[in-house]
Amino acid sequence: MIMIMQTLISRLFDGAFRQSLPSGTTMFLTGAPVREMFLVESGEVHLIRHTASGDRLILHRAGRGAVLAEASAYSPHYHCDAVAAEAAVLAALPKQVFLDAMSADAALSTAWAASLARATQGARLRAEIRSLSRVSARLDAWLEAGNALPDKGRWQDVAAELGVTREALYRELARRRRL
Amino acid sequence: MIMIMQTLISRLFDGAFRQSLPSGTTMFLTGAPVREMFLVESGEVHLIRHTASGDRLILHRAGRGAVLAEASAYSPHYHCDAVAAEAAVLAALPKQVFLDAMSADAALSTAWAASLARATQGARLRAEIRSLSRVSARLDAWLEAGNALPDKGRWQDVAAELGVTREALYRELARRRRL
DNA sequence: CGGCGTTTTGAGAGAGCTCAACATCGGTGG
DNA sequence: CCACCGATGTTGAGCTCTCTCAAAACGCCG
Repeated sequence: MIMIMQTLISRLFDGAFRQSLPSGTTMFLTGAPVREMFLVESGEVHLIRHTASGDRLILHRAGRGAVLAEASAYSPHYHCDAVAAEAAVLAALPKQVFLDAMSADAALSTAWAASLARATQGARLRAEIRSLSRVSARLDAWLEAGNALPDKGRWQDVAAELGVTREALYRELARRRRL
Repeated sequence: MIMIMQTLISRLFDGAFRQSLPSGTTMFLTGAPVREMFLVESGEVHLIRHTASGDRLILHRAGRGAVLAEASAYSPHYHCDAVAAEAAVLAALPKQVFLDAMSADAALSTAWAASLARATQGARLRAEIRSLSRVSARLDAWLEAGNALPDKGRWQDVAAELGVTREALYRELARRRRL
């Protein structure tokens, strides 16, 4: 069911113009006018906001199949920057074409809303997980949410997901290994 | 623009059955079948998930105008509990009626998607803010995002929003007052 | 006046962060 | 084959900040 709906949205971009982004490339910047909607076909794009104190907030790590900056469809300009975290290929559709397609096709619109609803759900859960103060509790909550520890080599990604340093996660994992 | 769109969704619930919830009442529990969609007309309802280690994750503090558990529209059963944090009035619409209305009315569907997109954006930002380790940085990021410190008497709400203890926030505010 | 919730401040403990050193592993090139 | 390199994993030590528990000052309202 989920697969079918996600496919619906991807299909909307089938005839779209494609663009290759070398790693590190900036796709758009905060304040820029929104002209197109982008689908990540491969690679990873980060949506970033910078704070005055110099912190970098990575609002979204958009991977294959994700639509970039969903809210931009309903805003005249971007509220964050988009940078390719690794080489990526994006499909671009004029914003109005995207919106018209949503209006014209109820099934597509439903799929879009469903993916947005799930994204919201996931982001809310992540926010709560990160408000837990102990690494142990964060890991527990994350695992309970249906996530699984990946193979060695990708543990740092988990640390980033949990909002802790890799050392803290490594120590927690070592602690659990001992039991 | 935003007001108009939010009103569209509220209006969908105009003829809906209304339900008063005394504070503390449970509206639904995890795993229960989704039969209706709920709009919060007044009061506040918390969406809660419990972890095995006993932590309570408050996924959403839904206030006036919010649709409860948006993703439930696309799921057969709930993934969290809903409890009235204070006395609330909810409008309930059969799930299928809700979905059919979305499919039939493109403007409504657009408003729904827009509100979901904004919710996602907000939740992602909150998640990032909570991954900052110092209270000072969290407060800065929160203020920069367009939020303002409320009047005395509601500072604890801000502490909850930032995911820190009230004491930590009070101290940070005192620190800033001194400068 | 007497509660009750919020704000304020103190002191100590605990946990994560930071910096640092070192081990491991896979790939590259001599 | 082996040396080298970069990224990941591991562990130690000290610092800093938040959390926790406590106590007290306010402020509002019945």
